[in-house]
Amino acid sequence: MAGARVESVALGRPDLRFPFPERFAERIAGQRIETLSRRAKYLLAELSSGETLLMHLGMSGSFRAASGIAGADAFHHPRSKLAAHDHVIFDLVTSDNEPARVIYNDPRRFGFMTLVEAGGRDTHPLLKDLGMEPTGNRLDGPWLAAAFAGKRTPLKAALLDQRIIAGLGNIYVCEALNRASLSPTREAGTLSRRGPVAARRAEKLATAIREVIAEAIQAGGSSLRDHMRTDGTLGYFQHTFRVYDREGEPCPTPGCGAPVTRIVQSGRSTFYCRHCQR
DNA sequence: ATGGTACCCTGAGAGC
DNA sequence: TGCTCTCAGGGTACCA
Repeated sequence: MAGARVESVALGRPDLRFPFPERFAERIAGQRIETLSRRAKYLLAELSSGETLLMHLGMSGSFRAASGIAGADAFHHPRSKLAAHDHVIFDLVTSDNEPARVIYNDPRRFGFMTLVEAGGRDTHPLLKDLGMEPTGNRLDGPWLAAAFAGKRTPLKAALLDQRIIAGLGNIYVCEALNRASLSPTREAGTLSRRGPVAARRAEKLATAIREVIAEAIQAGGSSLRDHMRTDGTLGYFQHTFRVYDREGEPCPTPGCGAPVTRIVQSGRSTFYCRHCQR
């Protein structure tokens, strides 16, 4: 989509999780997509009009794309054909002057799209309170310790809090905690105690978070059920899950092997090893 | 302030 | 085969 001109936008219904904003399609049609980026779990497409198209996939949203197909054939390509729960269709002309179609599909409609006015990125309610990105070296032990200082909430809940770290979901929190040998029920603030033990714990968790995210991206994401990449293929990170959705299976930590436990924390499943995660 | 819970919605899978 | 029940990558509103 980057560099493409949007020819038209078609909506299959008036809302996803929220209603589309006023004149949604008209405000995008005719615009060029200047840049594509990501913040936390939001996708951002900056338009030549100055507005930004803000998108979230929720739990079940996916994009699929048909491009690089000569001439009018693009719109007859099998991947261009509409299917159940296709809610938004972008018809584009790419920077190489090729027609292309990008389709947003979302069975549960927990995803959404909206438009952010020019210059409104820092003040938009959905974006302004987001915390640290989990990629890159800025998320290190000392930063994590400072961020969790005084927090009595369980580590699991603290890691899912998008105001602290922005972009971790249920799977990657479970995986990072297992790698760091930390219990999801531990008080977050205990990583901020003075002394070398807490400092090492915080550093290990920060490293585990960065590694899990990097490896998942490398593997093309985690495909549960029908989740897919834009070319229709599945990511394969789920094959490397150590604890997520593995209740009763042996913990893969070397020398451990205790069965993985499932508990519920703030309404979501947590998978972890009671034996080696402390 | 920070739980925990219900809810938005559809589909998949298990059990009967 | 078909029914009912449970659960699911997220986030927010509301309660105690």
